[in-house]
Amino acid sequence: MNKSAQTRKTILDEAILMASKTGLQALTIGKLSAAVGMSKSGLFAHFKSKEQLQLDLLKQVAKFFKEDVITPSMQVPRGEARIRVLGQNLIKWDDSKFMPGGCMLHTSSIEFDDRPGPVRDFLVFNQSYWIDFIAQAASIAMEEGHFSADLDTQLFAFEFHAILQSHHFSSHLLNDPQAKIRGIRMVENLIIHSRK
Amino acid sequence: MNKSAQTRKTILDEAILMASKTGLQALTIGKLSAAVGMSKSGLFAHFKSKEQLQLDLLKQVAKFFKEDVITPSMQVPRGEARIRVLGQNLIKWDDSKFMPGGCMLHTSSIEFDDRPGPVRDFLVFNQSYWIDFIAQAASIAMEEGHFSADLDTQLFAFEFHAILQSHHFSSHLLNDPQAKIRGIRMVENLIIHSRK
DNA sequence: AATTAAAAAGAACGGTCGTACTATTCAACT
DNA sequence: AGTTGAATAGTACGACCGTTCTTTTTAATT
Repeated sequence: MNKSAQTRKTILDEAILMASKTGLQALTIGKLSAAVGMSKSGLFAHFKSKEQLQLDLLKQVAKFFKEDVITPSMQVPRGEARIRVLGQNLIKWDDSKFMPGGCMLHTSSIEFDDRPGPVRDFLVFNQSYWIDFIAQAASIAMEEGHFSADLDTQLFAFEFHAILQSHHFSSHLLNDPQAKIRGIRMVENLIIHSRK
Repeated sequence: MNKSAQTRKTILDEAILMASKTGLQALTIGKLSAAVGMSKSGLFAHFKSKEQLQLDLLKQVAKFFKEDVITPSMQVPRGEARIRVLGQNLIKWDDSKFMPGGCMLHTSSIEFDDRPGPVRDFLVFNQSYWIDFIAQAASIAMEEGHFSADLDTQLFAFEFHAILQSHHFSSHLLNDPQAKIRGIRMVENLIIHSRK
């Protein structure tokens, strides 16, 4: 790995750590450079603009999301079991230590949902892909005969995604120790109601 | 109404308009004062600090929420009907024209859930009250015999609240024209699954 | 109408922001 | 090992931030 790629990674890791707590807008180049122990201009040169830093940060998070949530689910048997594991990994994901403030794809989506620009565009693309992925997983569960033949897979996807949002709410705003258990139960409820 | 209270209202209305799109942190006194056509210091004098402005803003939103969502539901028959109306009003609320960026109690909750201080404290208090209120409404529906006797009303409350979050996601990030319909269907699904 | 208190404006503050430009240090390749 | 290009640091910029203090204007009360 290049020296450049190396420090880039250091910067992004720290940036994710900070921005997950404060939001993408509140992440400043000054504070970030101080946190990683380098100069403002030195750090800036890696990204050319703050917007690019925000984009690169989100792309890194999305990559981790693929590795931690999406990819592992493909090694689980198709159908209901895969849905269940997706739900469990999703809740683990929102509690990842490298994002102390919770899933940044979620928090940034709300932060930027009324701010047109490349950051919002990326989030729309990424979250749309995620919704479609869940709908597809539900569709597979239908094929396998686990889920009802007349299940609305799109609606399922949004209800599934809502579980992450609810968990984030319980876990990060309310600091509710039952957040995780409740999340798991929501997944289980959704699965039960989707059966034939 | 005082001159003071009058301009205060003008300021807060405009502040809600702006902050619902950009977030509470990005709301600046400079831009706000320009928008309402008065000087920075003149506006500042009304609130004494930016944090107080944020608090007053959220309290105003919470007041509107009570007027638009909570109070009207009390004029609807106890039980399932009331739950249904709560859901419908909640979705209307997230599409209110005076908050173009959607429900600020929701967006601010995510913005501040890892930022200790009075703003976060207020949001925790307010959202906890809201969750309890829904759980109470579900409990009433149990008493009326509409909902199953072994319903977990707390879980119900979080699932109900998740519908607002999902609607916000569909409506504001994805610009999905089906957001409202899907929200209504989620409410209906939740009601059906809560019956005996 | 005169007085008084409140509201708004004006100007200035130290700080931080994102970004540009130039200089220096360091890593990679011949 | 020497050269060269990339990585980092240094400095400065105008813009805006929240806040303070002083002055002027306006509203409320006598």
